[in-house]
Amino acid sequence: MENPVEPFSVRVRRGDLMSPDCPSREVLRHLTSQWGVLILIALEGGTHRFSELRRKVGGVSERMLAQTLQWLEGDGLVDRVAYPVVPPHVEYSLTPMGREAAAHVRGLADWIEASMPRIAQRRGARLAAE
Amino acid sequence: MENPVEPFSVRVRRGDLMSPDCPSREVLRHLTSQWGVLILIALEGGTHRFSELRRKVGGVSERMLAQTLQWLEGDGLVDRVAYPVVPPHVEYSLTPMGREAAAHVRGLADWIEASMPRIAQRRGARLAAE
DNA sequence: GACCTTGCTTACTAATCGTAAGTACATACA
DNA sequence: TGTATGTACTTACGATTAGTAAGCAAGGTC
Repeated sequence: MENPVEPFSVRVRRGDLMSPDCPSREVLRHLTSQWGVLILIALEGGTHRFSELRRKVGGVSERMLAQTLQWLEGDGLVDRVAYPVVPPHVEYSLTPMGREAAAHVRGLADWIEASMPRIAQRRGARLAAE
Repeated sequence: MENPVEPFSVRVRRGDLMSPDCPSREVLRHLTSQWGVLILIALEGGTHRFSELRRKVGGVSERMLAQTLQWLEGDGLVDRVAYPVVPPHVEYSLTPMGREAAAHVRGLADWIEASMPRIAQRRGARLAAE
């Protein structure tokens, strides 16, 4: 029986995360990046300004916040609206597509938070066994 | 009205991803790491040997595959069984907890793959607008 | 005896990340 | 008048991390 491998073009158009050259890899890196996940979750709570996000997402630097927001905006997940005033005022929110993505990452995040006791227990057991 | 902030101990026990010192942050980094996601998805298809995973997860190096598997094993998501033969034979599989986590990340991965046409279109539009 | 295999580990190098500082301009306060 | 503060970034630089390539043990194949 032959291996039913689809042509490269089909795999890439639909997105095939297992092949290293597929552009979906980049999107995956963006929205599963350390800060991408947390930013999407924060924005699920509604529109935020840059500094509000910085305060909400504990530990993120301005550099990484700006960069990650640019990634997510470039992927069409985040909407950026800048008001030309001084001091600057910029509002970030999720696009409809971003809301879909955020729901998935929040599902994962909720699972981690809820499962932390179990995971911590496992880790403790491993350390104690050494 | 006061801000109803829960005590640190409570947040940490249950896991609070928004606070930078919570151990859940580390678990998040492990299983949303570039290779963590793909390895969990690959292992959803059943037990795999090291080199099988290396072939299935396109582009992963031996170094990162080994390291990521150790992270996931340490978090109790992956089970490792080594047979003391030569050449070595090691089998990796998901623990029950790992299967739960894998279902979430696959949900996200499926969404990305299915949404790639939409995302690519957005990106094309942005590039064309410059 | 040279070479292949598996599942790693160990150097070394390239990319990425975090920290700190700089930017423009307005407002608050002394 | 002068200093300090706030916003939303960008830039330089040191530190961490990821990727590349090689090495290893010990057996089987040609």
